[in-house]
Amino acid sequence: MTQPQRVESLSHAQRERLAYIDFRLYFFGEIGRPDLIERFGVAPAGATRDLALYREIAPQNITFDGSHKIYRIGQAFSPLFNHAPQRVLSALALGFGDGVNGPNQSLQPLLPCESPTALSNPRMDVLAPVCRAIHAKRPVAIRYHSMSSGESERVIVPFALVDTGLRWHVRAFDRKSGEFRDFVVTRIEAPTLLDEEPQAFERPENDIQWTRIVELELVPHPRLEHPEIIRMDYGMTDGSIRMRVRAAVAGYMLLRWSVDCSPDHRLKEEQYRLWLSDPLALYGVENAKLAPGYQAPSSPKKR
Amino acid sequence: MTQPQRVESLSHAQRERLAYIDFRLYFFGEIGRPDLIERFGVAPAGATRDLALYREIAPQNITFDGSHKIYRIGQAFSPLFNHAPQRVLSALALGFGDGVNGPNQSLQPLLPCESPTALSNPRMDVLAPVCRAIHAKRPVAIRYHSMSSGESERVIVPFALVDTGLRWHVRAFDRKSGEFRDFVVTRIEAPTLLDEEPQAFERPENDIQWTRIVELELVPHPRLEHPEIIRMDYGMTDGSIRMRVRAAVAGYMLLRWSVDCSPDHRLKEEQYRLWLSDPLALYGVENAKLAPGYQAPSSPKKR
DNA sequence: GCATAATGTCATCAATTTGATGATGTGAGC
DNA sequence: GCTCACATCATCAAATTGATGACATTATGC
Repeated sequence: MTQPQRVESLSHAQRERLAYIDFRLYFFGEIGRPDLIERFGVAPAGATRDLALYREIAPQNITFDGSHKIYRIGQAFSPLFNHAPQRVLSALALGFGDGVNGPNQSLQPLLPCESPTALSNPRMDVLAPVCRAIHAKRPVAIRYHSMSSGESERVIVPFALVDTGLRWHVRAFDRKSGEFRDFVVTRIEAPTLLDEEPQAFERPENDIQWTRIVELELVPHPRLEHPEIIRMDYGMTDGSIRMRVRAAVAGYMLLRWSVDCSPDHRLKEEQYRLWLSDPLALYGVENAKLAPGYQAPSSPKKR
Repeated sequence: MTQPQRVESLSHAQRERLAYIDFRLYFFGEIGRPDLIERFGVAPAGATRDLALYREIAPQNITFDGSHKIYRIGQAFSPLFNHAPQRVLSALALGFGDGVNGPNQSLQPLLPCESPTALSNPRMDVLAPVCRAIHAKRPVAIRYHSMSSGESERVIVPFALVDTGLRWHVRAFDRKSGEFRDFVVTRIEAPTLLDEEPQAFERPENDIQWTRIVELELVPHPRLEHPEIIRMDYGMTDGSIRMRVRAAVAGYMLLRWSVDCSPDHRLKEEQYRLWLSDPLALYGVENAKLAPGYQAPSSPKKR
């Protein structure tokens, strides 16, 4: 039986433990019985069994260092599991464990790791009802604090979450203004689900900024002397990357990734390493006002 | 026996399944047997047992909707588990499951959710050896592509990862320049661990930009009409938030969070909603050149 | 209005997994 | 060189989980 087949035939819990062994060997180079015991709450004998099973499946991946009483990565290591980059980075920065955050399941980084500690976190008792409204496709009554109009009560019909990189928004139809808008989750209070069916025109398919997908071509910033390094950073094979994003979030993304969106690639600050090669792609994108260096064309004829 | 005690006494696997039920009720408002079967690979009868156990422990949290054959959140729901915001947001955006990303464990958002899809992901076969070097506190030989000096071979002694928000760096002592520096992970090739002990002066405690902690006081941007909304966003109780960050990463954080660091709060763009009330706190912080609006004082006496 | 199909609950028993224990082996420190 | 600490491994007991069939409930078609 080949290795992947063997792994497939194991129980879910067993696979998770083997994946953890695989992960620790790959990224830390070592794993001990206590690590398994702490992570999964198994007994010592169980940890021994798991390690023996891993060694049986992938003997070249693991060796036992008797003098330090620890298992180490083998010379010919090849990961048994597919470790998704996003998950790996999240685990390294935030620690392991979905769901159960008991006293043993710490929210600590696995390695010395500095990451932008979220300055602003939504309250779970606000986020949860909003998520339920999205899932159930129902309207929700909220109190909202708007920068322009202050505090107000309104009913919105939310359908998606948006992570702008700076904060979390909810995309929704707003019955007060009759438009689709973004609402900042931290500015919502007292959400109450309504038990009614939304109108047809309140549904996401009518949100033209949401359904419109813009294709943005990003290239290394022309001022840079070594464009090949930028190509390497972003894995560009043909000298550019194409982002396909919703018009409603394009500005957030361009700001988040520090993309110079000026037509004459005028921004000189160090963080602008990418340039939007065709700023006209943002024509009609309301959200583009956030894009660094973006200037709304003064007339549709402008070129 | 009180509820938390009951939960404590359960097995790890059982707690994880109950936490998932808790999560789905809280954030989706409903859970069905198929959801548990898909997530944990248990048999239908097992899912029934778990739901029955959850209902027994927290009857007010869950009701069965027979006509739709689904469990729904109870009127007096109160979460049994502590759902950490960072984890919740990550789960909503990236999906569930540590480690095992089999065919059933999709990397898909749990709700319609737009988040900044990482434009640049480190290669795992580069990141992994670097992590092993950090964990083992050993030097690593790399080929590096630098913006200033092009391609070179060098030996570095890494000790931490840094997520700048834009990309991932490694903080390390660089034997080539004899200084502590940041290395962009995507610009590293062919890392090879060396089996030698680093010198004393190569250790993190000698990296003064790393060990120095700067305290930054952020306040709502003075140009804004409704500072109370910003206070609400960031949970400010006394009108400001204090960030304590390493000098080596201060610039990344201030850029990432769009903090206006000009002494005269001159930046007008919409994204600048916070102002660094004492830009002098950045004195001597090399990394501060990335901070929006920051001007290095021309002399130590400048005020 | 009633039969039928589909789906879920629940009790039961079998199969599997896991925990506990003691014998044994190995390396570090005195 | 002895002892201690800690790991492996075999073994058996305990707990968990999977499979099955009887029964309940609801939507659907006739």
